[in-house]
Amino acid sequence: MTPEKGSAERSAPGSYPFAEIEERWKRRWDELGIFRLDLSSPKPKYYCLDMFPYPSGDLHVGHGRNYIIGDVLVRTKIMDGWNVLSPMGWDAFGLPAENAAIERRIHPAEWTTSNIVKMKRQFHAWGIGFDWSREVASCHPGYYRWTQWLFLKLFERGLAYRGVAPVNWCPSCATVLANEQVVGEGDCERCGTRVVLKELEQWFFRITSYADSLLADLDLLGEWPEKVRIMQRNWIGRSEGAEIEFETEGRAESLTVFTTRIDTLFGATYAVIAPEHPLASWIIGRPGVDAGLVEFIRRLRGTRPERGAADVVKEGRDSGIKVRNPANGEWIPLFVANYVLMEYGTGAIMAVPAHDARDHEFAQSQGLPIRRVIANPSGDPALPYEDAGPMVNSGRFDGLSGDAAKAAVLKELAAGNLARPMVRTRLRDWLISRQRYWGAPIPIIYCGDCGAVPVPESDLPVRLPLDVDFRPKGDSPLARSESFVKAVCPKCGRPARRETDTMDTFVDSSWYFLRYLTPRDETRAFDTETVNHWLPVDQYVGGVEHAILHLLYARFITKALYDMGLVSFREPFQRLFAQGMITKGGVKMSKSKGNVVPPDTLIRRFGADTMRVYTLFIGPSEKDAEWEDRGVEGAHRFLNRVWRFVETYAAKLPPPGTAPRVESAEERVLRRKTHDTIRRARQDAAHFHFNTTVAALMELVNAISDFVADGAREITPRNAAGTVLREALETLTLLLAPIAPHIAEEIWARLGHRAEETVFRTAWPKADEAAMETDTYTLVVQVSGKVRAQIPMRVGATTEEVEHAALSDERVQRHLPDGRARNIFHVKGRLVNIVA
RNA sequence: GCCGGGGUGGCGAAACAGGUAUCCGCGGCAGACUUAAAAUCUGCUGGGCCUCACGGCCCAUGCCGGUUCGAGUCCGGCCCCCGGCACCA
Repeated sequence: MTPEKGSAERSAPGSYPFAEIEERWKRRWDELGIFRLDLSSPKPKYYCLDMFPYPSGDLHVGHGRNYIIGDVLVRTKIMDGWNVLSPMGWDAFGLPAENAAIERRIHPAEWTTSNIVKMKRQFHAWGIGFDWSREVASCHPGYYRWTQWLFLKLFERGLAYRGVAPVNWCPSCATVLANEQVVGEGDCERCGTRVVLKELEQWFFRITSYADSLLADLDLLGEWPEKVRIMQRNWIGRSEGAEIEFETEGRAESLTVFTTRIDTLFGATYAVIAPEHPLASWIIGRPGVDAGLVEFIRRLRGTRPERGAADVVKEGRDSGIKVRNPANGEWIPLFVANYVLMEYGTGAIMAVPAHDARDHEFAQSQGLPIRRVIANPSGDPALPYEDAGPMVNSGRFDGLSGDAAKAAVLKELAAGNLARPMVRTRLRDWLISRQRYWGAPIPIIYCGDCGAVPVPESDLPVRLPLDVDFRPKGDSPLARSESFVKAVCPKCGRPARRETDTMDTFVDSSWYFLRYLTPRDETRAFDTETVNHWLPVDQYVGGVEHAILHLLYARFITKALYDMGLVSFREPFQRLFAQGMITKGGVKMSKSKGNVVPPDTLIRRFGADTMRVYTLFIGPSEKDAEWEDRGVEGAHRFLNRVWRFVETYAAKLPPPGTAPRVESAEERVLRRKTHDTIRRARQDAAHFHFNTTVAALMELVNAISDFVADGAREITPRNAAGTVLREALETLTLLLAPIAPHIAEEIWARLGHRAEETVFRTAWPKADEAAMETDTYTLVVQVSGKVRAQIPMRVGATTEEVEHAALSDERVQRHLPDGRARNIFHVKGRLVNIVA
């Protein structure tokens, strides 16, 4: 079969007229403003938030899942009587705009704007309902003005500070890279060149001072996926331990090491410092130092980016210096090695090869002594042994174990000021400087006399100049704009220079959810009172790829604002839903893999409703799912079927509002199915299990099909069958509405509801318990756990009746050797298990 | 290595809270309608076996074991796949 030219662009044969329907109802929603928030509504508030996207230009069906899930929720909540806020905006600053602009020779602003237009058109095509009157774009001066304000607020409280830090530098691209742009063993994501570290003075946000509350308040986030909370907990990486002083040969200053295992102190047979440690500099600066050692340390310092990987071979050299173990007075050698990181703890460790796998590996390769000081309670002599156990070979501490052992050693050393309890976190302060053009300028002016002076709030925004050569050359592009750099010191009025770095785009996205409430307010970033009413966000929906960075930063900023008294809540997002990704051919969809499914052709061929139904039906929303083009056709068939039933029977039904009347068994069965479907839909919605909702709706359609297929039954506006069928079709329509909103609107109208109404001003159905009641059920009879019979039973039958019925069944008797039961278990209303 | 998620028909998957495993859909097979095809509709569709048939039996939720009247579900021990973190002292 050879498809006609362009057949993929046409509607599938036999389709309902979705193109016309979808266009009409989208226009209607815009006219009615059903997604426009009414701040004065008395209904209870519901803030449903999709993570705002980076405007990359085109979305594929994998992105679509996120917004479809959010939209189903929004529409369900609207029908269920909530005052829903559903905003959308653009995380519009960032590197890709610069790169694309360089390639295409257009300005990043232009590229970004045209992408936003494209993506808005896509959202519209999918029928995603947003309150576009609240749209924000982080690259707009009306927005980044307040990002800069946020910086100033943090600066005022000492939460923004300037410090020296090593940053990733790609020599080939001649630019600084973000951590997440360094891949593998330290290569530039774009060109594959090995990055190097450069010491630069940078701006930081002091997120580490919130480490404890960021950690503790994870307990408040019971409605977040456990997985995300664990990832955050690990990222913060809090460990309790101690700092210990080791007297250093030839130096007044002692060496401070951090350990969580002070109970193994007697097993320290050497110590190690990172190559970047100040003591290493002192060592190589000494007269007569071994030239090989100097060369070694210098070489290691250049390999920092790839040293993080665990599979790097441990390398180290004896520094020639000895340090003194404060517990036993022993002088042990000090090594410089690549397996100790300057950024963690104090950059120095005591090495206990008997009880640490890394030290063990190193000690073995260097032939260093290994001394057991913790016994393994199981008696296993294998080393390294890293778990708890009683201390041995530790003099007066022998026999103590675990926390008691740690406390005892610490107490004794602390008395001599040789140790102190210490908590360390893996979390580092947030480096927000970027030597990039397309971002929010950091609102700081450098004055020769006054130093770093914040730009006064009244002078915000510090506008990003548009006429800048932003090609990466290694400096900050803004530094090339003389008119931008030239400034006057706000303090003393003398000539000064502007900061030319821009902020990390994660700063932009760490507060946008506050801006949606008053997006055009030119007097403040957000209104405290309004924000306090509307936040925390009731439901946040987004990809798990933001589990750490964005969500941690947003939590941090919220806590900082709380401490400033600007918001009354400690956590920004009450509930989080992280949807799974959609794969094609087993891998994540991406342009570079060439496996994206573009939604536009699908929509032209099958309509947006079909794409929505299939996207939801593909599997549980939180799990990854494989996209199958065939499955789309199945979803389309389902909607066609719904359409045909309404076409066929709409004119034969009683008018809307007619109460259902049951006169026959078949009518009772259909009513029961109708209400059971409502029950299931409500239950599924609570867990975002829309795949089973769609399955339930398909079952209802099958039940309707069975009901009308009975040739003997006529459907008329006057008979009971008509009333029950109307109820089933209306229920189907209302339950379908959040999922396939366009077709639902159309059939709702065709079922006789006024054309100017919208199904979204109609209440989502509630199940009628009475309609679900039955008077008989199928009793499952097991003999010794195996199903042997199904017997129809009257609801409410007594245990005696049930047992009697079961035992008198010949299929049961056949499996009872002596015809008698040794024991009987009865689960009322379900089954009996007869033990032979 | 550590942490998390998962493994059920040919495929996507379902199974509230330990109680009929495989809902729903895809694909396949057969039939109806049609000059024909498409579309649509109907029936069947986990594997093996017995039976002319009605029907019945056995096996099956990654593997091995356990708890239980009863296990996809709970417990112990393994194997494999996916994701995240990764020398964090």
